[in-house]
Amino acid sequence: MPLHVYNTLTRRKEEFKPLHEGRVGMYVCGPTVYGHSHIGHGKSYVSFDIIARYLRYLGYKVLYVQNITDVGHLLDDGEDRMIKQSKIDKVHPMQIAETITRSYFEDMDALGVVRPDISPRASGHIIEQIELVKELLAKGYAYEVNGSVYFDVKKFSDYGRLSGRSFDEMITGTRVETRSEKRNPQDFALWKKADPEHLMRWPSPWGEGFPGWHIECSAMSMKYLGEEFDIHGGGIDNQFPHHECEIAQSVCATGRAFARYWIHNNLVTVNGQKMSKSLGNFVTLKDAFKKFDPLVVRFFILQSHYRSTLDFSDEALQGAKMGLERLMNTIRNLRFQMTQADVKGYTTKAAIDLMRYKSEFLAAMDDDFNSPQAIAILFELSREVNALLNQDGSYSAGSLREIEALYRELGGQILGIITDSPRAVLESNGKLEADLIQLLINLRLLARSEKNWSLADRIRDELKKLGIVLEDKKDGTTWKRA
RNA sequence: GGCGCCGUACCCAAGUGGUAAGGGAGAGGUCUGCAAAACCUUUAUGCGGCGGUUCGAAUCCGCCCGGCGCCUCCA
Repeated sequence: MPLHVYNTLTRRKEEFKPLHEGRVGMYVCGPTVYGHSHIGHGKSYVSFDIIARYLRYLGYKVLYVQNITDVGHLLDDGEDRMIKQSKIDKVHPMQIAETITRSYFEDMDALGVVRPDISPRASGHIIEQIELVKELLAKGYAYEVNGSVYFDVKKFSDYGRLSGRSFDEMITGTRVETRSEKRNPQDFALWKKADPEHLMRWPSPWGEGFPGWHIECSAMSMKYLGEEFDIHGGGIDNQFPHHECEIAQSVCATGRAFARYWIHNNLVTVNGQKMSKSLGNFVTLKDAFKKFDPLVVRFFILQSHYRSTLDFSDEALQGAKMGLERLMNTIRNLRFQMTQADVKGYTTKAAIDLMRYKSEFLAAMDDDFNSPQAIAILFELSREVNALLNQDGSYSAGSLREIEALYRELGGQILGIITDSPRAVLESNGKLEADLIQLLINLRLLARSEKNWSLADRIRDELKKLGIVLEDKKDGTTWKRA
């Protein structure tokens, strides 16, 4: 079955066909860099990471662009988020942007998110944004008032298609504007005049000002991906108005279709309520990482579908931790047995139908990136592998290597939850450490052979205090970090 | 008020017409010096409720109850 993706534009799963054979252009709305990322950001960018990874796995050459919003994202009161934070911290807004951008990448790296190919900053693309606004003015889709430029929503009949609302519907819900300089309340700013005290400002044909929030995504996506490209992603909460506005601006400026597939990920909830910065019920990734390994967080996220909400709780995270542990145990044992089988020269083929697991896994991913389903397949495989490893020598080293390679391909390359190369687990903190632990294991083995249980247990207990857990197996003793 | 989504076991969570995946937690067993890990068995005659369509529905339709999202900044 070919890859199918759910397209918000059509509200259906559609077969994915890129604009240009073998290549995919993908744009995802990135963070506004005024505060540390929370679990919700984690879910969003892990979700799109999986999408990018999977497209690449399928052989597409993916160009993944994700913006960094460092200007123009206003609050209710009309204040720029960046500037507000800079006043709180008493530093220049660009310093906030720099600090938080670094923090963002730090967190994403920890989560195993492959970095976008291009991370354009809004403030670095003021010229492109001005050009786009000029184009919209020239074509009559926008109008200038008092040094600000607005998009005339009435000029674009498709406005509301993405979010499924009509012009009239939008009128009823729109709050009263403090500035009534707009022709219609639905009109949105392309360029805003800067008040005298406004810190982030640039010269423009309409005087000193700053770009509207939506225009950056249109300008930067089209700059790097072309006027029409394959995938535009973002949080479902940005469907309206942000993405609706992007479409309006872009389509009107170029006369072309802009993004073909719109992919929206769902939100993280806490006690059933949306987790967001403005509600203040958010858990930052940095805090979460203090309690749980970033990979556990990633695994937790991938255990639900990207279009479903995911309810966050310590209990749920703990469950995910145990689950991932189970998967890692299998792989650890598999890798250990690979070395043993080499030594013992086992030659029997393992009787596991790897192709079946692989095709079931890929079928799940082909169905709108169903990672929870794919993970379930991995667990089923693990059960069979564990059973196999419990049998003495009913496999060859080569067949174990095939199994291990499949884990790396599906769980590693695609899902990014299995990270170590075959031997790295045993040498993760340096060869010397591993050798010392092995030495203690050998001494303990000696004690055990003399039935000196108290000494054997003491070695194990002392190591456990240091965070090293020993497990006695038929073929020897393995260790892992607690 | 408008638009939309969701409600699956103690918890998390797949499943959009064919007779309930997976993980965690719990119970029993096997293995083991013990422990850990692993394996086996077990835990929803039922998928918010009530009707309807169908040979057949968690899945489609209607109504009701409960929760959430967007409509205003948010991934």
